[in-house]
Amino acid sequence: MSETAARPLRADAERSVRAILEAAERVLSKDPGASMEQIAAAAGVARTTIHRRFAHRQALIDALASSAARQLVEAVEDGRPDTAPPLVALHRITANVLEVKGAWAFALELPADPGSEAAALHEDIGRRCITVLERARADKLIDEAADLHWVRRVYYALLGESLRGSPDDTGIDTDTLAARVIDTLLHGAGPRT
Amino acid sequence: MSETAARPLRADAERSVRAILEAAERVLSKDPGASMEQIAAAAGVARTTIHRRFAHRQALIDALASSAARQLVEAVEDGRPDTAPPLVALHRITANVLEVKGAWAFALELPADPGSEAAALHEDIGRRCITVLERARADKLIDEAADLHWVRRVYYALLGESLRGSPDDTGIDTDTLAARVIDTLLHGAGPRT
DNA sequence: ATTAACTGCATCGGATCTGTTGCAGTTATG
DNA sequence: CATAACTGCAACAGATCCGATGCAGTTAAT
Repeated sequence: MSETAARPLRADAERSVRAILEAAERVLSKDPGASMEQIAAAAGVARTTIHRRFAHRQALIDALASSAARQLVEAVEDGRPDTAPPLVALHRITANVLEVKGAWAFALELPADPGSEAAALHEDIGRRCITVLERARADKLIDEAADLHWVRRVYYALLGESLRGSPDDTGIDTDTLAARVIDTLLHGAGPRT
Repeated sequence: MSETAARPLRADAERSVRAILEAAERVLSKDPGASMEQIAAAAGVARTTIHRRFAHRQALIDALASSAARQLVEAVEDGRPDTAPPLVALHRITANVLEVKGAWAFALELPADPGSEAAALHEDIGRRCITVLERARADKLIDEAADLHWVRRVYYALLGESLRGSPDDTGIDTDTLAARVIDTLLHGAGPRT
């Protein structure tokens, strides 16, 4: 309820904003301290244009975080965390999130300060995540005594590690990666019985 | 064979260097873009003193990475990865590493460029890590078909997540954290049989 | 105790980045 | 087509940071 306001931009300008956000992600993920000039160049835009849409540098960062967080919410929603069978939901959500997080890694690892839109969205995602895990536990997929908050942290860590892309898994499709994440989450590295 | 050379510093100066490195870790972990002035202040030292020991800012960063990497090697060695029973070694190494990595998080997550001392040390650690995992697999602790490189990545991720310190586990001793990491690594979140 | 190392302070030049403004030219939109 | 929105370019002031240097005072070492 804070920045989706400002009456519609011209189709023209809207493209610029998207180009800027995408360029920011690309550039900042390689060098978090990159200058506005570098971002502008990557976006194919003059530096002043960025300042017209985003007052401060921080405003750009915030918008980037919000935009990415919204996409992540969508990725989770699409997996029907409340209705689909837990294992199905887990797989679908994982694959979706891997895709989004792969494209917006920098923006999503940004420390969202409390009160921001991004922070609220991430909290929402966190809750939905716990929901899925609870449903999975009810289906005996997860140990009854397990601490779901720890399980969630492990899940997040596995997601992060998955798209860290080692030389090995270049060009592996998202579904395969998702399957590995979930298998590891549920069974670890120990011998299968 | 590159920088441990320079004849011995005065006991005096050696303390300064240590103070600077510790301050750098502290300050940079909170703000990777912090100025030399901030680091100097945190070290209780004048900014020029830093420049006397470390020519460029990058030189300080490199020294920080090397110092931390050396401590990490020590932490691994201490766990007797080649001789102790795999499970014992794993636990001990994990506990040690958690301690070191907790104190030098920034320095250890630094992208070590190829050729640097830190890079060589990390490669060495990586090899030793694989060794322990192989020995664990020989003891049937790990599935025979498991990809040890993936297992190692998961292990690293779990270590990283462990010392991310959620509000829950403040003041939990290192051994408990280590136990949780290893348990999760070997069994995941699934039900125990 | 003498020497050499070390440090703090003040100051310098140079470089880089941010955020702003004015103007002229282009492009969408009704 | 006429207006208003949008953009690039150029130039600006202000701030910040880096790396270096000279000097005077303190501290460790032999």
